[in-house]
Amino acid sequence: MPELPEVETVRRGLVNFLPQRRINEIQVLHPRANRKGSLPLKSVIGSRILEVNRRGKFLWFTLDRTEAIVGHLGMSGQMLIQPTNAPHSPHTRVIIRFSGAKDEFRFIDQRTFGWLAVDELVESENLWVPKSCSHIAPDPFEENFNLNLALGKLASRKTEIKRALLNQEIISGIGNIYADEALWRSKIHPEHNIERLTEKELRLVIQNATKVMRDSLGRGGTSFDDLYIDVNGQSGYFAISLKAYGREGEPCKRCGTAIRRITFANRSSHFCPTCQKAPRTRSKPGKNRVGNRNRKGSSR
DNA sequence: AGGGCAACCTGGGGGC
DNA sequence: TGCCCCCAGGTTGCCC
Repeated sequence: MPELPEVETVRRGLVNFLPQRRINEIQVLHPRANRKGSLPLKSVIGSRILEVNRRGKFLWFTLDRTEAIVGHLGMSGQMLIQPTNAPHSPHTRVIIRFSGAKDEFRFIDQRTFGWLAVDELVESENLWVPKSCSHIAPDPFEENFNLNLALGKLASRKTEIKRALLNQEIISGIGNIYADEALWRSKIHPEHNIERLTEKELRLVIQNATKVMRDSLGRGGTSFDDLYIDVNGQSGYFAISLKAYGREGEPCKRCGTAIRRITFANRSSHFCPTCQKAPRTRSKPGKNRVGNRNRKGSSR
């Protein structure tokens, strides 16, 4: 369950079970589940889990040694705590068992974009994080998240606002749903160029992204089906509060205009064509490299 | 250096 | 019923 609120929901579930557990068995049932370039998962058998941490959409378990277990849910990953004798999903990829525990950790992932790894910790932005996620920026839920720093990074990018929101190296944690929701709340069209937006508007987008993710976290995240669930198998309820994402053709909750969906940056973007005015295209010819915006054969 | 795209997968749903 | 195409919440490598 991909975006920050969903990953944080998972983290909170894991915190209730994992800390202080000693790992005594690890089964890797699919080769892609132990990320390429990672140490073998089995190398941490015998260690004890200390904490469950998160930055953006990456989770990691610190251990009583210098490496950590890192995980990413990809598009369809789940982390469940279940009784060792409970029936298995056909998409179970990794099982971790603990000394003296009746429950076990299961990593389930239909589309296999998710993974677990064993990684060294390195220092990044005032935090010790595993190497495999040291390239991403802090997320807005972090205690020392610096809004002005994030704003500066965002403002310096020469690209459209939605692309930048999805870029985890600027602000981490925001994915396709909350990017659309943040832009709807801010009344800004996803294809707006950052250089044409004011600092005030950019600040508003970041604040709205933070707010919408916080609201969602309060309801256990957004889920549309049972692919996206917490460690106990429960679905979140934020989907009913979405204002733009997944609402193509439905009336905008502000003005009633039908929400539009466009394909952009290889994914769907949902917005209100009235509240979120399209940027004026190409006011300065030749300013951008070769026109790449004409060839999206989106119709039919 | 930074931006943008295709590739990595499986499965569900709609149209014909 | 079956086939085919489209769609899906993410990240990354590689090309430009």
